[in-house]
Amino acid sequence: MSERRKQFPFDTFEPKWQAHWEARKTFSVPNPGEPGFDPARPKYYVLDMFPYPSGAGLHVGHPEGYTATDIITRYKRQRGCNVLHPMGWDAFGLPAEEHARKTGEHPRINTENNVNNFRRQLKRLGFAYDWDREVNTTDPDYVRWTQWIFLQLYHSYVDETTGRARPIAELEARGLSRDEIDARRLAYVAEAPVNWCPDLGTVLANEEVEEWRAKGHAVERRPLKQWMLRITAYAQRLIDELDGLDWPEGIKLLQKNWIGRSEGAEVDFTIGGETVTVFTTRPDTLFGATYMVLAPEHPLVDKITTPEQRDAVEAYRKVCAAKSDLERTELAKEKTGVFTGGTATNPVNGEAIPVWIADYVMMSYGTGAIMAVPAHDERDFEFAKQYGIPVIEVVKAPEGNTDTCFTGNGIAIHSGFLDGLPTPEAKAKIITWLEEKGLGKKTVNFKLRDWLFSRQRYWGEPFPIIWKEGRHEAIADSELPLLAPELDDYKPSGSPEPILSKATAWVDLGNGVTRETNTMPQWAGSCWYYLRYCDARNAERFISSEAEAYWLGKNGNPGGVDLYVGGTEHAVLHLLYARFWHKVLHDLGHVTTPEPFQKLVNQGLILGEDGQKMSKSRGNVVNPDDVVEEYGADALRLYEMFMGPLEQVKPWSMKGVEGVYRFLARVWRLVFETNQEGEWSRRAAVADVEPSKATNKVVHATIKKVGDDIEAMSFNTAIAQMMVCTNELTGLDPVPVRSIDLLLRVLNPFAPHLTEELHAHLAAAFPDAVPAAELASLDWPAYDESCLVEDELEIVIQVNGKVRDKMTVPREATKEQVEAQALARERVQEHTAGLTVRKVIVVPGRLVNVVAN
RNA sequence: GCCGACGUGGCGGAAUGGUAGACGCAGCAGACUUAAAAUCUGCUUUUGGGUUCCCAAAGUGCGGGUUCGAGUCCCGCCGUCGGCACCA
Repeated sequence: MSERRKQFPFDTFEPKWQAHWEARKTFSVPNPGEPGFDPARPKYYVLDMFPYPSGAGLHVGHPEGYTATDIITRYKRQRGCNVLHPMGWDAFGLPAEEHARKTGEHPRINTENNVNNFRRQLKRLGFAYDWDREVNTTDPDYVRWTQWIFLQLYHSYVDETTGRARPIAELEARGLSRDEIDARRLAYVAEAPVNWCPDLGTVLANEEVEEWRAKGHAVERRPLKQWMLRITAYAQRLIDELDGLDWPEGIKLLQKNWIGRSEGAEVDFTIGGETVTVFTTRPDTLFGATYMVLAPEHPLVDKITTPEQRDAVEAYRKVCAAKSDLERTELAKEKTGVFTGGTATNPVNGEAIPVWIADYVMMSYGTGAIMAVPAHDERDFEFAKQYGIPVIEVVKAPEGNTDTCFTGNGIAIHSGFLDGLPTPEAKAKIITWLEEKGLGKKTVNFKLRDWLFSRQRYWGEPFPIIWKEGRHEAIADSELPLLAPELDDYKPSGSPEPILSKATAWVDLGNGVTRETNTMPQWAGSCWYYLRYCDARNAERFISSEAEAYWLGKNGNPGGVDLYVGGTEHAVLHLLYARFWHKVLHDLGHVTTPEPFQKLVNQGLILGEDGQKMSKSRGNVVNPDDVVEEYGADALRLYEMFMGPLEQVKPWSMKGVEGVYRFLARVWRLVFETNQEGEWSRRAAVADVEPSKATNKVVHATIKKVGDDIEAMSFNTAIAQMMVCTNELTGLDPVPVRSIDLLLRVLNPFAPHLTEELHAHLAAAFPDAVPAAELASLDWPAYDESCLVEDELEIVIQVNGKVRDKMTVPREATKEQVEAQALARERVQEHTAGLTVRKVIVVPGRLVNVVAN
């Protein structure tokens, strides 16, 4: 294919303009106080989710979102904004470490190579990034501030009365003990079960377990000391404060469901002399509780188990302990459990009910204990059937209910003082009753767990923490960044001990003082990179307050970044984690807004030509480098946008790329023609003539539609309109140079190289008609409303809703005139012959519908 | 199972409740050419009828409804994709 002659010389002018922008720093934007900063212009912050620079390089999914934000960037600049549009690298991660493990080479080297390749690929696409603000999460200068933010969390707690983070120093001033303080830090240490994979010599994140197990590696559960971040303290705010954000409703819902708020009550049961608290969302069904279940790990299990049951209970607990949460749910086709021998007393009626342990109850949610109401809970019902436990109906289902186990709202029955009450009232009444008797209270629970923040890897940020006499302690800010030591090799240690523990000289600080050897997860760097871009080279602070206030500051919205574009795969975790960090920084006075991202757009996945997900094994991966080679960067950009709506999943098509390539070639040929030798020269037809009314109409309609469509991020329809405009101009001779230039100006954000090149030629040839300045520095053109209005309008005439005729009427024709004219039409007469006209609907400027029967 | 998104030509897709199929791909025909490619012009939802162009009927996953008028709004299904999955 590459021997085929190029339809326009993109291979020479694309690199030329890229070099021009780079040399001139066209898209660098100064901060307040810096030379060239224009405070009169409004700010606009456009952010891409920064990539992990993998060894495979860019794939065509990357430029989808990047082109969309690039168009917005160039458009907003032309609209007079100071636009911040940066790029960087989420460069910590397991693949670089795996590579280091195999080669013995420091992961930094491989990471740097990959970053260089990604940067080269992105620059080839002509994106308007401010490369002066590039960040890399693995740079010591960046790591320093990631660690600093971690220490902010470490040195903070959440004040329960205000729900805000406060400095830990306040607790010290109040004289709390070290243990009490440590128990309240936002970053704390806990014993947590981890997924240890002996073959890989590493601990895996929950979401990685399945993948490696499928490849035949064993993954075990092991309790290990872990750093946790107290995100649960922000659960309610993370739900509530979604309200002010311009995010897709589906994504908000995803986050809400992930956080999983549920209202209910805690109720105290007694077992012998012990009190066991259960959590339930249906306290109104308390009279229907026929047994109780404790999680197998529940601390009271030992105490209440009778000697006869002890062996069975112990055996069951052992089986459960070996299973991960995943297995526990995955293998749960049938419910299992063991009777403990103990009985609990139902506080509401004094009845004794048996106490079981079962792994369908989890220690990590609620209180790790439930009251089981098999009549009104599917799981309890299933379990009760399995073990022959009685079912007592306490909620009368509405008429017509056929479920054997009714879980909806109804009327309370067999429930003493609750009888006759609808479910919501019954809930309220029983809660009041429980609270009065001191037997329970209203409670809210969240599914969200605290964030397990430590990894046992090398290629991540070390914790800025040392251990003294069994206690953790922060190192001083002045010692940051704390970098991981060089290792002789990056092979696993063979135990769940972090790899860094092999660096004994680094770990051992003498006098029994040692360094923390865990590292932070990849999420850490991506939690705050959007902040660093605002002030990427600041050596004194993670972001200056001036830069923060300007780029992320209040414009009446809670979110700082004006537009954030990225894939749905980050809909929950990344966005939740970043929001959490941002709120902590906000509480502590480091950032002005409560939310990081005001508007979020998720670009849809691009599939292979076969309609399948792109993957190496399927052999359907499209490499952007190849596309640029053959069709140019503008064609790739344009095709990515022309495929369909940005948010939609859509398959790649090389034929489609050729289509937009042909379109760009048509635009080129508006200005240039070629001779036998393949040399390009300006067409004689291009002239500074007055455009016709029809030409003006198309051109100005295009300016209007493209502007509107960019604002709505409906790029595919904007391109369609520019194709219409080009088709119109193609047929003209002479072709008005001013019209061509207007087309170039609206096409510029989409195809910046081609348009700059043509514009430069036209400006040189027609200095009186075409502005000399390059398009990147020209304002977005205004459209002339008067060009859009027609003197005559085409009106569709329907009879009984079916189109039967069309006519043209003067623009100023009245409804009555239009109606009369329509009724007089021959075709209307034919179709209403023998019928009586009952009604005539006239939609001004559009249609007439004659209703007759 | 629960939650969410989406179903329109051969394909990607367009359509403030007002001409369904813009624009592009693929296909067909013509022009240019010794020829091909490229380019340019035209046609292209289906079916039926007259035949350079027009007429009629059907048509936006399926079945109902609201409306003068529904791809669009409402109700009930079916299908595809994504997320969650014993969270009491």
